[in-house]
Amino acid sequence: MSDADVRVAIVDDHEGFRSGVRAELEGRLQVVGEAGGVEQAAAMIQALEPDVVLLDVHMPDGGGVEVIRRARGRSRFLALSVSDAPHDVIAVIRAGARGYVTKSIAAEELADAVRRVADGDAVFSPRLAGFVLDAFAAVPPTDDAELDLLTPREREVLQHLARGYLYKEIARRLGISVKTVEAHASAVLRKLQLSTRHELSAWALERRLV
Amino acid sequence: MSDADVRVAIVDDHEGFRSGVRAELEGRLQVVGEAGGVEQAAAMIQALEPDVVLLDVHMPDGGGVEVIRRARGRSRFLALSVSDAPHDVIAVIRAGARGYVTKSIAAEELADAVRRVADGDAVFSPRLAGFVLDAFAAVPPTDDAELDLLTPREREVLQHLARGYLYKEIARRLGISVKTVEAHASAVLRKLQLSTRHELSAWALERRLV
DNA sequence: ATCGCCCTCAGGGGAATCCCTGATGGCGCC
DNA sequence: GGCGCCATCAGGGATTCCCCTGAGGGCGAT
Repeated sequence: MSDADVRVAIVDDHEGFRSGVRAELEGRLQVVGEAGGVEQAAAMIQALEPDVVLLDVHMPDGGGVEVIRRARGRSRFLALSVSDAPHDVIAVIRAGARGYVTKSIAAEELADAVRRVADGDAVFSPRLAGFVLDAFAAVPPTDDAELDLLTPREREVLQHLARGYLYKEIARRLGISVKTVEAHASAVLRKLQLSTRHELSAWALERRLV
Repeated sequence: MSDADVRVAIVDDHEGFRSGVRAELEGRLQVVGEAGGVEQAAAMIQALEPDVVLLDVHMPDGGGVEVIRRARGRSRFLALSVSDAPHDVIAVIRAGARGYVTKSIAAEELADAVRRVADGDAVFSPRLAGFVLDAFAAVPPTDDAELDLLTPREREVLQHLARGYLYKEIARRLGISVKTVEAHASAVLRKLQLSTRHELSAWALERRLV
């Protein structure tokens, strides 16, 4: 995508700020639209389908997250905020933004960030990227404490149980009788202190065992 | 943390590569250790507690993910790999790495990346960061297409079903009879074109409805 | 006010699940 | 050789799950 072709829209509840950003980007990129609230933003994005939407995180009627949630189009989103609080960053990224820059950014850097987002890259300050990773990799270390109680065969049955197979099917897949599957399943439930295979499913899914 | 104080260790199964990286970093940073396999790496990290561990993603006996999993210390990890395949990047980040760079990186850039990771920042090429975001924000657009078919009450029952509660318990929690729960459950399965509540659990989990 | 949708509940039945007792054979360990 | 653990299987019973038909009341829309 050549630079001049990048079509960008600006969403912020402050008219003045929008003008400022527009002035900074004009000449560098093609500013095709503005919006001052969630409703207008959704409509504008729907209609114009800009390549990139510059999005304020904090707005009276819901903020950037709400805008992203509503506008399911082909536009990409770049959050632009005064805040660099982890919570804000995570929330807007979770919603689907492809980058996050603070409003103190220089004009040329901002234009460059927009181009990169338009290109499919993600744009982050290293510090902010760290926040995202903290949230992303926050998978509990899978305390094997309980899982170690299980015998190899029981773990195997556990896998199948968690995937939702019938006892009958598990028996066929493992080449054993249904009664044996029952025995293993019973042992698994007992050792993990669960009552039903449904709880087991939830348990296993939580632990990413499937 | 001043530059010269950053203590870094190198883990790679190729002796020659380790030497090369060590040579590149010597003078810029303090290389305190090396390891050629998962076992040695775990022991080395435990003993030396380097600030940053440069980690090869692909190794015969498990790879970088295994190293990170075992070494629960205060060291930070920076993945260093020839591969920039999304799967590899995601896996090692999930495990807890704070950055990912390809082996083609220049010496000074590598040293800089290490320093930044030591500082708590995350280091990524924009392209790789995009992969991480794709996986992270992979909140499937929650295509309400099917979910909209459900009535409010049915959605409520769906929540409980996905969590593995017995019909009896759902009935108690919602203050209705088991028969009514059955009716709702049946409607949910029919509308979502699923057969069992196990499939439903998987379906709901995929959509982050729990 | 009739129609449609939602929520509620019942009876009944076939299949699956869960638990219990009890049994056999293999394998490692002292 | 015993002893323990594991994997295998059986019978039987209680419960749960899923589906079917049927039905009443509430509530909004045409």
